[in-house]
Amino acid sequence: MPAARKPVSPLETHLGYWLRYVSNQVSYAFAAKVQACGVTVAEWVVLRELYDGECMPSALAARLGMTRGAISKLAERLSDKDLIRRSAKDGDGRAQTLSLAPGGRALVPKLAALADANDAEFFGHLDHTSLKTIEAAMREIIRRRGLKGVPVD
Amino acid sequence: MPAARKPVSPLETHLGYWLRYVSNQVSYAFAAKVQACGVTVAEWVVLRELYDGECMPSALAARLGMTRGAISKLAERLSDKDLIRRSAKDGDGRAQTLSLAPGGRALVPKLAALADANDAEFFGHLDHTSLKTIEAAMREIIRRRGLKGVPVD
DNA sequence: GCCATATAGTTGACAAGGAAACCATATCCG
DNA sequence: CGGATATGGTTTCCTTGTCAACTATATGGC
Repeated sequence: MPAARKPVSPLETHLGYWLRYVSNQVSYAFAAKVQACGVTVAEWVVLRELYDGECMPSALAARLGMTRGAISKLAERLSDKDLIRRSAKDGDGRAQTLSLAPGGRALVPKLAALADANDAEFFGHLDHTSLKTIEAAMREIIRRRGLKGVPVD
Repeated sequence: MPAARKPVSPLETHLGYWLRYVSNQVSYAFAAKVQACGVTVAEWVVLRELYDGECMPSALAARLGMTRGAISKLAERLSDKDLIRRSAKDGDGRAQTLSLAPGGRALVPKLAALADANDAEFFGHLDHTSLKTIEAAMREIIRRRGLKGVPVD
């Protein structure tokens, strides 16, 4: 990947550069779409994750590759918007359980549709093989680096 | 891309999700590497860009897909660290020119080496076809959406 | 039982970037 | 020439996320 001949490789020789650039664009465009629903991209991710079942904040952090601090603030915001519930877990005085509130549950399908649209907008024109190649590469990269490598906090 | 059968598509069906995840990891890891040199990822990008020649802040913003405000702050920080120079452009009382200071110029090759290493660490194991496919896809996406689409500010 | 340690969640300081308002200078055109 | 408009840069506010310190509860070894 480093341009072997150049003593100082340009930005464009690094795949990380392209990834960051495109990823930012995709997230940015998606943010604009979901804004109408009153949520952010990060909030969508949490909501979608909770849609499949309630979850402890720390587990969520691990799964999403974020710090507990970030999840804590995110949960606070979502709770303020009445999209999720925070309940104390009985049997463990420290832990809590996050679950969707009715409003949040109702929102998820809408947001999912927007996510589909956004993904189609950016990647829809790519041929199937490219798509599969890219997805496989991303999965492989994550797998290689200790599965869902979280910032250690 | 949207999972046709599922009423509510999971996060993992969106390529944007994977991209964001991996991109964050890559940037995060790179940030840790360059920290030893006292700069951030955004600062590296600016330094590398100026390495090829001086440049107006607004031109830089356009090329990097950032707002002028962001560049302004970045330039301020880099100037404080004595890595770049800000000089008034003669002939136009508004404009200025950013250029590398000796310290900054000396730093770029080191940072480039770190960027190479980081890229290799994440993408080095992918086969050549995958790499090319991914890079081509990213370029194509950027091309499709009005070349270097900048947030309008 | 009790102290050491690990784990859950929170909080405050900080970095980064977008949005929009703002100031100064240039340019265009009547 | 002179006012409208465009352009370059800065600044303020806001959001988001990390880090590190902190509190509180659990657990393990002795």
